[in-house]
Order: sequence, then C-alpha cells, then structure tokens
Amino acid sequence: MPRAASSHAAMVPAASPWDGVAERLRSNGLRWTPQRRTLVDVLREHEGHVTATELIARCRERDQTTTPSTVYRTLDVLEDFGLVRHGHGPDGREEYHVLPDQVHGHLYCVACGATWEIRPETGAAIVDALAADLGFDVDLSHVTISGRCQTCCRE
Amino acid sequence: MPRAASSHAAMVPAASPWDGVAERLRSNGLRWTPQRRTLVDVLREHEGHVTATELIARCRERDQTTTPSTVYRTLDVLEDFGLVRHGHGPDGREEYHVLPDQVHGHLYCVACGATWEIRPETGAAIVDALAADLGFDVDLSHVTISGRCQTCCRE
DNA sequence: TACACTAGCGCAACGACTTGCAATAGCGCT
DNA sequence: AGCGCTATTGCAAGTCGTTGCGCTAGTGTA
Ligand SMILES: [Mn+2]
Ligand SMILES: [Mn+2]
Ligand SMILES: [Zn+2]
Ligand SMILES: [Zn+2]
Repeated sequence: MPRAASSHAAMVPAASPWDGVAERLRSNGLRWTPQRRTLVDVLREHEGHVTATELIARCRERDQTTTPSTVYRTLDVLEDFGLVRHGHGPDGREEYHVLPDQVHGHLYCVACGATWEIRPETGAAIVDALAADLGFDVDLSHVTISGRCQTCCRE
Repeated sequence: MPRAASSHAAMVPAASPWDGVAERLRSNGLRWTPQRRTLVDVLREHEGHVTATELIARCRERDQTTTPSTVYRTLDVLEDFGLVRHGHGPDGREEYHVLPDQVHGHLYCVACGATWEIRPETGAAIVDALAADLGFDVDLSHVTISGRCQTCCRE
C-alpha cells in the first residue's frame, strides 16, 4: 500500500539537495549525528550568504550545547560535498554561500561597506584573463575583491 | 664646510623612501618612536612580501620588548603613507608588500601552495572588467585569487 | 539485538588580529 | 631647558578560527 502523502503530488515539497545528505554521508563512511542535523536544519532555511559566526548562533538557538569547532568541521564536510562554499570578507572573515547555484565571487566597497556578487560574465572575464596569464584555474567562489563602488567613487 | 661624505658622491647611498619617514610622520602630527624606528629598520631590509607575524618576530630580534599590537598599529600608519600595502592569503592571514613598486594582486595555488604576482596586464584586465560591470574601482593590492596552477591542473 | 571499529564530539590551548584604557613619552612652543 | 598637549604604548580581554586528544556514540555486520 502506497504512503498517504505520495498520492497527493501537490503536497510533496520540491526535492531539496539537503534531503539526501544523511545517506550521502553514510555511503561515504561518514556519520549522521544530531549536531550535523542541527546545522543542516539551519542551512535549510538560509538561501544565500551567511557568516560562520551567524550559523553558530543559529545552531545554538536550536541546541544550546552547540560547539564552534564542531560546526566548523561540519561546514568543511558539507563544502566537500559542494553543499556550501566559503569565501573571505575583506577582513578575512569567513562567509558561506548556501547551495550556490553558480559559483561567483564578491565585491566589497571599503567606503560604504556594501557588497555585490560578481556577475557571471565579469567572473568569466577574470577566469579567462588568468587562464591566459599562467594557465591558472581560478576558484571564483573564493574570490573577494575590494575597492570603491561607483557611488563612493563620486564622493 | 661641507660634510666629509657629501664630497664623495659614489659613497652616498641611493635615496630610500624610508629616509624621510620620521619627518613625514612629524609633519602630520604623528610621532617618531623607538618602536616605529625598530619596525622601519626591519622593513628597510625587506624587499617584497612578508607576513605580519614574521615582521613581529624580526622586530623582537632587535627589541625583545616588541608588542604585537604596536606593530600592527604602526603597519596601519605606514600603509596610510603608502610605504607598505597588505593583502590576505587564502587563509585570510595578512601579508605585507614592502614599498610596492606597482600595485599588484596575488595568485595562490591551493594544491601546491605556490604563489605568484598577477602581471600588470592581467591586473588591468580585472580592473577593467569590474569598472565596466558596476563602475567598481578595484583595489588590486588587496586582491588574492586562489585556484590551481597550470602544473597542478595537469595532476 | 549485541559488538567492534572508528568517525565525530567537547574541551582546552593556541594563533592571528583587534580594541579599550590608563600611563607614558614625543613634540612644538616659549 | 621646561611645559603641556595628546599621540602612542603595553596590557588585558575579546573575536574568529584551528588543532590535538581522550571519550562517546553512529554504523555495518553477525
Ligand atoms: Mn585587509
Ligand atoms: Mn578560505
Ligand atoms: Zn561604496
Ligand atoms: Zn600548484
């Protein structure tokens, strides 16, 4: 007998890359722990960018015993699976992209503090320039460029 | 009567940008302290790149009482004068360029750990691409791009 | 369900900065 | 040479990560 939910297609939530994490970990000899579940639950509801510090805080909301080192280590594992990707702000602080649809770099204005994603074409231009230069294969996701935005350039 | 040394042009060392630091600081209402002198003496004999940690160690060789916070603060003021420029390695750690002849970014291979300076033309390509993108004015000196070098790409 | 194997956890210590604050000491001025 | 103003210093404490270690607890297997 089919499960009740499966007969109502409209109620089935869109498949999320997070759905298979537990199995994916286990099939690689890794483990699915309560601590990892907590972090994944937090990541589930975060589309876009988050700092590691903020993730730790969110985890602690759900599980007061959350430890930073465990979160950092789990983020490393998830990054190996491509589920998150990190970069560094101009101060060197870590910033995570959750479920990056497409790899992209960042722009920071040192004057006003605003940030933007580097557009795909622009990112490609950078990648191409460096491929031509030394045959270097750029990891765009880890690129953070600082400078002044158009608005701040005009004072 | 002229000083003895000034009559022997061959013995006069080439003017160094460091020679005027003391006056430059004072004329800006800042001070020339023993601690700053120590750091400048260290920087004098360092052409190229150095980490802040290494600079602190070198200072401590000359003055055992050197304090990290003082060194960091002095590096900040020297950077304001354009005498050093810092960037961040892939791990976010600071790296200083002493007397940067021309502003340039860096390339790090995450596989073999090697590093290169981005060539001027390539740097210009990056600057241009972002100027076109959002009218963003890139600070090339603070750019660190990681990825895989040609050698490591071929495994 | 019981077991053994080992991945992952919490903790404590460390590294690289940063910041607030009270005491010190350059500097310009007389 | 002496003064006073305030830029700097040293220190302590804090933040963001990273790492080594002994103990715990997921997992696959029987
Ligand atoms: Mn910086
Ligand atoms: Mn990184
Ligand atoms: Zn701006
Ligand atoms: Zn390499």
